[in-house]
Amino acid sequence: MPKDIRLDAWRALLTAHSAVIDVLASEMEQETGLPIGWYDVLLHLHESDSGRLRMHELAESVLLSRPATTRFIDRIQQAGLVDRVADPDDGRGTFVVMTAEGRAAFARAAPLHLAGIRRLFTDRLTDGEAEVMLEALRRVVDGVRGGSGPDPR
Amino acid sequence: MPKDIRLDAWRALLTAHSAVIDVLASEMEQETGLPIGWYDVLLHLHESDSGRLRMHELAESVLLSRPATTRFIDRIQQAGLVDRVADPDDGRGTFVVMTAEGRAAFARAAPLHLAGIRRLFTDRLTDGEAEVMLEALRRVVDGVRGGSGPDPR
DNA sequence: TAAGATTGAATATTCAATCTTG
DNA sequence: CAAGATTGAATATTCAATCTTA
Repeated sequence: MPKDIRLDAWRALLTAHSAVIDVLASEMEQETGLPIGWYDVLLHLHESDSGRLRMHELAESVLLSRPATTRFIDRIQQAGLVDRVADPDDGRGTFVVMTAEGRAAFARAAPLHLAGIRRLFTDRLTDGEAEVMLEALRRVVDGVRGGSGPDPR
Repeated sequence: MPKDIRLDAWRALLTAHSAVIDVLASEMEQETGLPIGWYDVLLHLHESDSGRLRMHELAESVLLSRPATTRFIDRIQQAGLVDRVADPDDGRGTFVVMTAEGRAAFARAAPLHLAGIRRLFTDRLTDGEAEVMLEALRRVVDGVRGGSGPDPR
């Protein structure tokens, strides 16, 4: 019986995360020409209810500072995949939205990306394992955000 | 029964990873003044059998390109935490080793870091959950490495 | 005054090229 | 010529300061 199997689980999470992400990123770049970060922006826009996100929301989603996000979006806009739209209700705010070209690029890339996740990750798990992982990891996230969530079991 | 619980597990892994890492990084910086990347270098050196690592091994561990690693180590060396040592057996190679000051910094930081992992992650898991996660994630990593994925970097 | 977004200056990272040794 | 490490030039990211609007 290993001494600290829970710490081993943490390290396995780190290893699996970087191993899978690395491959997904290079496949995305290789097969669609889209940097994974650009895809990530399109994905978040796609999943937002209104199809648009504020600059600072996007910054949080893509894990960049606000200035970096401003310039990141500059480049993606230059490439024609997104546009900036002023918020009519708040003169300070700027929305980012996908262009038709952006939606097309996303539609091309998404199936590839999902296939990668399936091949590298989900196909290796049983439903039971996934259920256990999901519940445990949700507890972890709730704990981090809430400061101190429920203890296990 | 959710339709794609295994995909949900993947997304939970992404979320948990970034949530926990974020807090660990800012706690490390806050409480020890050590950037998390520096700690990571010291950790890998600490865990290596011979107490030393080649430049390119370190590059792989810390997920940076080789040139970036060269400059990264420049800064940590400047700060006095590591040294460069020529490989006696291969004139092209350079080893990185911890200085006494580096070992002291690591000794101060490690307990804090481990406490953070425990509080944010391992304390939220049961041993049973950890065991399931560990086994499943190892299978994922083995699949990525052994599978048909291209080599990263 | 504060919040949202941007800009300027300093620092870091990357790709390509170079230097040295095997 | 190939492998390990480093350097130069271009690009990206950060922190602090600025500008605009609430």
